[in-house]
Amino acid sequence: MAASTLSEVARLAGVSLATASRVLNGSSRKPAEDIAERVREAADKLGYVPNAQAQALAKSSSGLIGLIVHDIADPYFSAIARGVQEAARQQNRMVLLASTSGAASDEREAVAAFAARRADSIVIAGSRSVRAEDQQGNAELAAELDRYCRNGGHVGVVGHPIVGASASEGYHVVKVPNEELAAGLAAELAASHDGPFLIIAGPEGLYTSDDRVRGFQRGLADAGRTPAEVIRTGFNRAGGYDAGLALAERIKSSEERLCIFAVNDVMAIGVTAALRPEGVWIPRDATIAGFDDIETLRDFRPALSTVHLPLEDIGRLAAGDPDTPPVSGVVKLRRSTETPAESQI
Amino acid sequence: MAASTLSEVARLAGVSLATASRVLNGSSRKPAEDIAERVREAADKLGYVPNAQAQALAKSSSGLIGLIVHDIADPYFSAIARGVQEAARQQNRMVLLASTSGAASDEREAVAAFAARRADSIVIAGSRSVRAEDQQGNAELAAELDRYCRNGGHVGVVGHPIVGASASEGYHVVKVPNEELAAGLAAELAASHDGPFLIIAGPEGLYTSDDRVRGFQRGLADAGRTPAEVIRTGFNRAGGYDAGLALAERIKSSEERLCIFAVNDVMAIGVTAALRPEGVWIPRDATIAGFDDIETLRDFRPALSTVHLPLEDIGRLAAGDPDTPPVSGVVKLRRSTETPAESQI
DNA sequence: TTAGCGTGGGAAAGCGCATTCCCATTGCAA
DNA sequence: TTGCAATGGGAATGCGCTTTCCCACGCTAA
Repeated sequence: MAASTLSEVARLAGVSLATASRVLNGSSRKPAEDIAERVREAADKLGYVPNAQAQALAKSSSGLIGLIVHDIADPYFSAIARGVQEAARQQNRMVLLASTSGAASDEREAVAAFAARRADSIVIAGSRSVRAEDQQGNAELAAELDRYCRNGGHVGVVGHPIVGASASEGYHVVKVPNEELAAGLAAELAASHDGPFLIIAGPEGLYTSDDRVRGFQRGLADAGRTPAEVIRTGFNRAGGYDAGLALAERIKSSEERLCIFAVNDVMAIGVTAALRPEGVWIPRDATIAGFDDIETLRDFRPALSTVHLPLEDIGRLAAGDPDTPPVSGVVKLRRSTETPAESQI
Repeated sequence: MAASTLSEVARLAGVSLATASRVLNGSSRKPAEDIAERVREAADKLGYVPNAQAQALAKSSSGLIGLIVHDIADPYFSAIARGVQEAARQQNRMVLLASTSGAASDEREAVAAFAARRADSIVIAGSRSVRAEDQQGNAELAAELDRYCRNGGHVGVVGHPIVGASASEGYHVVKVPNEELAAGLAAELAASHDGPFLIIAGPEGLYTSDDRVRGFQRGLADAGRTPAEVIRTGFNRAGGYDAGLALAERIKSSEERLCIFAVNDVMAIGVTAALRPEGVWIPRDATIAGFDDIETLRDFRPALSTVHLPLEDIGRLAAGDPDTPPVSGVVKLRRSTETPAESQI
């Protein structure tokens, strides 16, 4: 990656390095127009492209914003990524991407790499966990982030604060009202469903999942219903699929119509996919709701009841866009949780 | 973003800058173990994080790989992004992201920004276009890329060469056999469908769309069928939806069963979504096939016939991973194109 | 014993740029 | 006409690091 340098431009234009720099790279001092023109001409002729690395080094600010997600191909994360990307664009920065599959040690590495590149800020999406096996990883991640913050970095976390993070400066948590929204969902579902409820959740210790479970149970309790049974499985489509398989027989042999709450949309889709070949129809034989309102999944049939989350805004907020409204979700009841009478329509 | 520097570490360890560098940042010369240990200790105590910008400047290689997509939230692109990300990880690089909505001028800007950051290589995904209105934008993009290549950059293009690119060095096109695969799809569909065909395509001039249209028509011709009518619309879900709306009446009033080929999956989903409320059932009243085999859409019902594309591999290839097998797609006939007799099953 | 060699640490020269400080020039008021 | 401020270009320094070159040292072979 060799390219022509500023000093070459300066020489060709017959001016000093300083003047060339002032003309080409936005300084507060504006050289005279005729000189500026000469410099621009020279730059153009040489195809000069400023070296951002060198600029960053010289003024110690890189214009980079790091984004850490579990999996960029997951629609949940890619929606957030879009928001971050937009915010970055507005701030005239570029986004550095890291996918980690959710492993805390990978996240730590990513943070270190971002720190090495002197990213101005880091956005961490993806659920935090308090599981015992993640404890050490979490601690190391927290330490790395703290160091980054102490050195002047900003970090935006989606959902929950990093477990064990202690530096107060620079942290910025985008709170997602998972619990409240899940409670709201439960309330609305309870209003039109008489049978039992069942929750298909992610592994215990995953904040996002736990919050949604807790909220849903609270919503049920507030509606005077008995708590739902909770099944733990993977926090993705495969997890939902497995749970669906395990559930099929039970649904078919039961008298009562079950209302299933899968803690996110892709899990709900997995459940549905597993149930369908078993002859279990939604919403006839059971109803199901998800969470997130993933865009790509909106054309599914039966349309999935869920909680809409402004994922793009969340990304924007985490990236520090001040103009974005605070996070507020909305319960969306759709076909997948209609009662039999309604679904005749 | 201030942090402790190498010279601080060196001073604390009581060695020279050179030695500290050799110990900490992988040089071919390995200082003695006792000295190395002292340096590592000092680095640890200071929380030293090497400044990648400075390293890049010093050895003129940034370890960055730039990725340009239309929209990172589009599952097609996010799947490719995952592949690129993985390849980057293997090569010990980081990926810089840019979303451009497909505008050539934005792409040019992105290339310039990547060049400024001295990215080692650039991956550019998203369909090329030869439409007249894009001509100037394309030319500028090509010029920018040529310059980047001449300066030693590598660029991986997904699908078609950049229109007007002339530098031969450094370009690397990941060919996607759109035409052949579309022909294959047409052949297989023609084998079980007697009625007319219709193609819902993107705007004229979009390579990917045009290739698929051409291939499909060729496949039909080879099967002795008359060419399909082609409807032009947006290359996304909304485009498909619009086309579906426009088509509904016609399908309902026609005697013959229509087989629709939407040139990508999300368009096919859009068509289906528009048709459904109109009472047009797939595959009863019409059949439909897409292209890409987007993962998130696989659970749709009726299951969408499509052509599977190894998007992740495509991303990996474009990012220059030598171990990835060449691109080869597979026609996937599923429920959405079953003939009535079959669909009784 | 000494010339010759390999080993390994250090000094210093950049990498490409921003920026501070300095100086020459100009314009104006006194 | 002289003095001063204001204007604007240039030299030089440093951002944090890699790498080349140099040199001191200890070793072996003659």
